[in-house]
Amino acid sequence: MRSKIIHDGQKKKASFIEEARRRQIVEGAISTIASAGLPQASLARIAQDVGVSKGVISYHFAGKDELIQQVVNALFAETNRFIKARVDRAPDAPRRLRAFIEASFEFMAANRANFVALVDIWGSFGSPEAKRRFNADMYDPCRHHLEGILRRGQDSGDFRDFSPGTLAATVQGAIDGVMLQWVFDEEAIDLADCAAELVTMFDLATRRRA
Amino acid sequence: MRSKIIHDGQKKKASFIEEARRRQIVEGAISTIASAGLPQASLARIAQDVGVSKGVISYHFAGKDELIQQVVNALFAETNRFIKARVDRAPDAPRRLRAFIEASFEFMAANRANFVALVDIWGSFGSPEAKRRFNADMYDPCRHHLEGILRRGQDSGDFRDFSPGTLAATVQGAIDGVMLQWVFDEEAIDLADCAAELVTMFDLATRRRA
DNA sequence: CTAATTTTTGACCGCATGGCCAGGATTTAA
DNA sequence: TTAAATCCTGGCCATGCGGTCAAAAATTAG
Repeated sequence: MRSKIIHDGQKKKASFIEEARRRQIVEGAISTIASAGLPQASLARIAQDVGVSKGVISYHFAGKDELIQQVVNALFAETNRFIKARVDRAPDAPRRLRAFIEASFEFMAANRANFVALVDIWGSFGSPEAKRRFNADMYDPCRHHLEGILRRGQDSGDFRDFSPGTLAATVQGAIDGVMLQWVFDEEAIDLADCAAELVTMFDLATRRRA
Repeated sequence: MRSKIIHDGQKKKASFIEEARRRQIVEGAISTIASAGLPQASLARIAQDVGVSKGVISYHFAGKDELIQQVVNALFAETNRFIKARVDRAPDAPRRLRAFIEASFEFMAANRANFVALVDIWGSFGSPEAKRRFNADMYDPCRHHLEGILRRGQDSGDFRDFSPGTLAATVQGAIDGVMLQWVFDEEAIDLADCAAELVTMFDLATRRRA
């Protein structure tokens, strides 16, 4: 049987091997994409890097599209889990915002390949519809998380009055934009300095005016 | 003869047709990439959209790589020309910084396809070396322009003391990051609001502390 | 008008890709 | 141990790609 996880209406427990292989292949795909670029990351090459036959990928995934989708899911899930844990540990809104930014950069620095792969992938959504779907599935939740932080900071009186949606997009944008430059050339960007600068800036920009 | 412009050590004047076709094909490539995505933008499809035979592209360009390179050059040249004109018209450093940000967003809003295409392309540089080259050729000049603005603002006493390189990367990053979200879903982002927010923030972040 | 040159066409090539599958190996269940 | 289910292999296929080419068309020069 093929692709239990995807096709079965009622999920049967996927076997040990099924889960292990899926993880292995997804991770292999990330590192192949990061080191060679998406266009060069053919199923054959990914399989070779992982050390299995090409057919294994076809057996465990419905196709390349599903594999890439799972890669994206894994990248976002891992990142968001890390950030959320840091944010939840902070006691008030200003510090949650700060934690969000700092955790983002910290995770980047520790997982460069993930972000190199992500940048390669996010330029590969052909149609405008695919782009919107990616935005809705992956980007919206991030912004929503940020928006919640900002909104609660306004409720508590820590933050001034601004549009939470716009500011969320701005915060997320600043993080991603710096990340992008760093993906292109690690040495052109000092991640820690940029993180510190952004923390200061967004603190100034959100605090209630004195 | 093929690809005069590229191969000739001494550039002979390229013919009318040569120049016109090159422009036409580059523009067609941009719109095809923007509407269908880079992976779908084969030479055949671009040629079809432009309304010529596939061989024409091969005749006027050394290959797909050169075409894409010219597309990137055109995208950056056009954008930077617009921004530079706006910046140069501003009388002092704070207003030049403001002009830089505002002009960036204004040009985005008026040329969406350019940026959709750009995002598609910038995820397509396979090797790390190609990524670094792109960064050096295209991104560095932008940052350098910004850095000059910031540095002269420090010299004139308008700006506080900060690392111009880091802040340049941050400004550029914030602009690009918001642009990215807007490329994924036009309706998810209010460009004008984000621009205004960034202008305010970076003014606060750069001004000499009172 | 004619000859030379530039430009365009459409067919063609070699190649790499994603996907497929028959059959063998391995694991699991009875 | 044996039968069934799962997993894996290696080769195969159709497709679409970038690129090439001879020859036709169009333009330019003489």
